Amino acid sequence: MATGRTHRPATRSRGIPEATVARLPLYLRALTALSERSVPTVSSEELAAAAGVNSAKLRKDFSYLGSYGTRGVGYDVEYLVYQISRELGLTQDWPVVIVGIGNLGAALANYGGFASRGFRVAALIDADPAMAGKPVAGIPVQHTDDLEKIIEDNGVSIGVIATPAGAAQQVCDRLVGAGVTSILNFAPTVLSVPDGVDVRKVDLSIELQILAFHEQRKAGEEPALETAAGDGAQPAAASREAAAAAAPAASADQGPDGDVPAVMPA
Amino acid sequence: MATGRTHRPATRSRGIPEATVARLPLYLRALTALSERSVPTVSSEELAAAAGVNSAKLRKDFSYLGSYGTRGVGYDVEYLVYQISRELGLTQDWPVVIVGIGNLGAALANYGGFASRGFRVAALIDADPAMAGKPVAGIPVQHTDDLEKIIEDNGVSIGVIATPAGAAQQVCDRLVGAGVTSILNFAPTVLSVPDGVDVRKVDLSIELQILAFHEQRKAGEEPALETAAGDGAQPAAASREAAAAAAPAASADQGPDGDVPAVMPA
DNA sequence: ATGTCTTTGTGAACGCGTGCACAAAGATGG
DNA sequence: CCATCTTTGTGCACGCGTTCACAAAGACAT
Repeated sequence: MATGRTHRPATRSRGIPEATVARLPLYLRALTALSERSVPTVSSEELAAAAGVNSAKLRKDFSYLGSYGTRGVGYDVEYLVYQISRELGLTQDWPVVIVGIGNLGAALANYGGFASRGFRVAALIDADPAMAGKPVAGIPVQHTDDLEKIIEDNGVSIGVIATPAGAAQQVCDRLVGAGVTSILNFAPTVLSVPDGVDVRKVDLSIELQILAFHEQRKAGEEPALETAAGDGAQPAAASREAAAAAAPAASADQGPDGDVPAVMPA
Repeated sequence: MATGRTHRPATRSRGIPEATVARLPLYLRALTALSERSVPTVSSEELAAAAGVNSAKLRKDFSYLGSYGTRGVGYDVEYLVYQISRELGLTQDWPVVIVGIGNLGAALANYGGFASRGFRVAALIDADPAMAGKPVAGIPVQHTDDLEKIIEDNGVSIGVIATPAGAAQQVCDRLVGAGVTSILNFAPTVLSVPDGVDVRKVDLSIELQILAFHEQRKAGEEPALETAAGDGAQPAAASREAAAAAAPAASADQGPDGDVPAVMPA
């Protein structure tokens, strides 16, 4: 759902469906909250409500992990927290590098949710020499030149790309070349990676556009202000030119920053 | 997939599948890039490669929109850009408010991808009185007290929440109360919203955890360092206690900031 | 020990999304 | 005007994910 490569063998890793894996962190968060309130056990119904999912789905998800849980009682919170953490690989420490320390990169560096879940920001990397040495979130920024050495020295296998779109593929290649096998990409680009490397993408602009689509539908169909161009299905040359002439004025390519990413290039 | 409410009627809005809607922005981005290079037409094969998807999938996606495209030739880039933009509702201007101007909120405010795609940051809102009036990305931050008035005055229907987790639900309620019907949530919480309100969630921590899962699998199964606790399926009381005793020391609740969000509370 | 009551775990049905493979459509050249 | 060639649009099959509904399992009271 968020891969860079065209074909992915539907990575059903070990019998645990991908959709289930994506929900485990959700359950873990809800369970952690319960744990902090010293709640000993939860029923699937309660936990599902807290996680915002269907209870049957939750039970089936857990069934892939094993038969934890006691009929008539529910699930032991602490035990389940441990099992999910272990399944997700959160019982070990994952050093992470963030490349591109603009606004977004800095926000990520300051993100508390990383450290509290087994992730550790091992290094911050930026291409701007002026940023080198400057501390962000208590960690000094290092220059891109040292990227490979940083990766290897720290045994980093997870990289976060928060650079402008133009630099993302190049950074990605260097990360992969240095041994990184999992990438979280915030740059609005499709990354090409060799097999065996996982890419997940977070695209703010896309999320907003999806919301806009539903918003437009909610607003109803009657406010069809632009009745000019082809709403039908006749792609005649005439209507095309009309559309092409009418569209750009609206919002398409109004500036040279068509694909500027979430961070300042630095 | 990213809703806050438990039950959603699988919002297949108008015959256009949700999965297709989620890919339209991807196609739009690729098409915009082609448009800037003044490429007149593309084949489904080329465009699919640029967007990182299967060409058959792309053709089927477009078939939901109508029969744009010419057999033997391909798709007219400008025409398609317009059609997709219109379908996504990007031909109109969407005023957006961002609530919670911490690191992440500031990054979002500076995000160029918004303005270039029909979105306009109408206002920045923060609960910290000290931030009021201070300009971020050229826009003065306003105080939460005026939230309702800001929403109504600007006719805002899309809100972005970048506050700490603790404040998210409250902010959400006020946004919805003021008329917002689409929310992009960056706070690590499950939001409860009434029917008719769309919520999409972006959770950095969850993405990383999913990567960690696959990373752990790639590393193989042999490094099973913790051979102590239940790998089998016998949830006996004894093994539970052992697990519960061993786990918390690892990484679960090591601090009181279990769910700190992506921004400083301000 | 037995019965009742709660909650899990899962078999089975259904619907959505994906990808193949091909016929229809149109462009292009002779 | 006809033949050929490219590329679209889609019927079809398959697999994954979701949900229902219920039997099995265990807690708890008597």
